Order: sequence, then C-alpha cells, then structure tokens
Amino acid sequence: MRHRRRTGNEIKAALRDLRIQLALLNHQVGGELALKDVDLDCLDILARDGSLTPSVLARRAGLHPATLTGILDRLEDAGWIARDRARPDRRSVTIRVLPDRGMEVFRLYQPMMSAMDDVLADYTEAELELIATFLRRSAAAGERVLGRSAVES
Amino acid sequence: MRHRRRTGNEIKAALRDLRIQLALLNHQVGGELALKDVDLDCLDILARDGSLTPSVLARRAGLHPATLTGILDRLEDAGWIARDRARPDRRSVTIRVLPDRGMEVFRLYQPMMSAMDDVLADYTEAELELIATFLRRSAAAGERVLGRSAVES
DNA sequence: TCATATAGTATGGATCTCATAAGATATGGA
DNA sequence: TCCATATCTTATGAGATCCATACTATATGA
Repeated sequence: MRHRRRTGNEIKAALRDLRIQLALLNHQVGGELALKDVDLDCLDILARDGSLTPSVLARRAGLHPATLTGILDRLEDAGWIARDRARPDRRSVTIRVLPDRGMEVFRLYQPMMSAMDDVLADYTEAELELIATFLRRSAAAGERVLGRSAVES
Repeated sequence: MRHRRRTGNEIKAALRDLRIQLALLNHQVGGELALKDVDLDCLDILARDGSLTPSVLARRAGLHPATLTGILDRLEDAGWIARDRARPDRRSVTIRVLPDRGMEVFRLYQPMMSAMDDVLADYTEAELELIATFLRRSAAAGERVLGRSAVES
C-alpha cells in the first residue's frame, strides 16, 4: 500500500528531527555541567552498559584510545568517574561512574522528563507498550547496523 | 495505574538508548565523510530548517558565532554548503546546502534505513501513524524545553 | 550626519584529538 | 622457567578545534 511507505518516511523524518532535538538538549545540559558532548555520551554509555574498561568504551564510542584517556582525565578530575585497578588483569582499568553528581544531571533533565510525561499522558497503556517496543527495536536496529560496519573496518 | 508509570519510564529509557545509538551512528557516518559530529549536526539542522544565516544557525545549534565560522569554513571547503551574499541586508549571509554530496550521505545511511524498514514492517498503518505522531510530539517537546531555557539565559 | 547596533569574520590562546611511542603486564611456546 | 609477542593504558607532541575578543562592513534611528 502507498500509505505505508509515506508513513514510514514520516517516521524516519520525525526520528531525524528527534535526534537533532535530543542532541541539542544534551549539548545544552553539557554546557551547564562544563562537559563536552562526547563526555556526556561516554557517561551515557557507561550508565547504559555499566562499568567498562577504557578500551571497550573507546571501541563502543568509536573513539581512539588516547582520546578516551583525555576524556577520562576530565571526567575523573570533575568527579564523575573513578578508575579502579583491581582486576585479574592488572593492566586493565575499570571505569566506575560515581553517584555524587547524579542529582545535578537529574535536575537538568527534569524539564524534558516533565514534557515527555505530558506527551505520554495522551496514550493508553497498550499504546505506551507499543511505543516502548518500537523504540527498543529501533535502538536494537541501530546497534546491529553499527555492529556490522564496525566488524568490516 | 502503576503500570502506566513503569511503561513511561521504559519509554524514557528506550529513548535514551536510541539517542545514544543514533549519535554513535552519526559519529560513524561523520567519520567516513571526514566531518565532525557538530558539522553533521549543522547540516542536519540546515536540512530540516532550510537556508539560514550564520547567526541564526549558531543560536539554533547552541554555538558561538566564531565557532560557527570555523564550521562553515570546513563545510564550504569540502563542498557541502555555499555562502550567498545577496540579501536586503548586505552584512548578512545565507547558508545554502549544496546537493552535490547528497548521494554519499544517502548511501551511508542506507543500512540504518533498511533496518528501520524491517522494524516498521511489523506494524499496521494505524500503528505507524501512532508512532509517527508520538515521535513528532516528542521532538516538539524537546524544542519547547530547549526554547524555554534558551530564553532564560 | 553621525552615534550606536548588528552580521560576520580574523586573531590568538587555551583546549582537544589522535598517531605514535613507551611502560606495565599477560600469554604461550621453547 | 624464560622470553618473544601481544595487549592495556597512558605520555607526548603536532595539528585541529573552540571561542573571547576585536575588527570591518553595513544598517538604523535620532
């Protein structure tokens, strides 16, 4: 059917707009916290995946290991993370996110969270489930695509 | 109802994951095109909003005017944009996105577009409309939130 | 006409990125 | 065990980027 394709394109366009908007929002929040965009991205990945080693985080974030060292130095100095050296492999380091500054971040994202609550209030429970599943599938799709091209290179 | 709140939080979490994934994907695409993340963001904003002046784009992207000059220099040198000086106000410049390199970008985003098509194939037309509306509302919410805090500062 | 405001860009110092190298540790075979 | 090689992280330094400031050109309004 023709409508399906058109709606699909609208979804992709809306997704692009949403990405921009979330990027700008993050940029603004980062500014208040004196964090570069990439610093926030790293913190976000750590929050999602839990403690990682620098090499794994660098690969996952698409950054050069030496670049990540600089980022971790900044994050450590500002009290966002700690570097632990107590693993079976003593070359390795574990990055641990400190809870100390969590409330600051929470406060800065609060306006967007409230705005999202307003959006969500218009939907039924079943519709919310549908949306949640769609978002998870889209994220997983992104992960698959990224994983494939990472393997090739 | 308790379920609503939980599902809402799941949506927010999924949105966070999706944001990360799209950021990483953009970072990867940018790498192939020798573009910084912020360069791609600017191109994306221009694609969304049409031709803009440097000052407007700088404000919209949350960047210092001098920073944007550097970005525009890069984009111009690489053949992404042109700077036009033909407006009523002769101090002003209009940034125009050139179509020349559009196909390159299209090709690089193609894998993600295909992956999204696979995701979308599981939904009915009505469900797709629901999702599209949700995404548009979320983007609009982000815009409102950002607009408010921009006014304050 | 001219004082002031605005758009965009040049300048230069601080900061960031990353290729390379170095140091520390691990691993596997002789 | 000993050692060659690989791996993890970080130091170093050159080049790129960011941005406060200053500057030029143009506009606006008294």
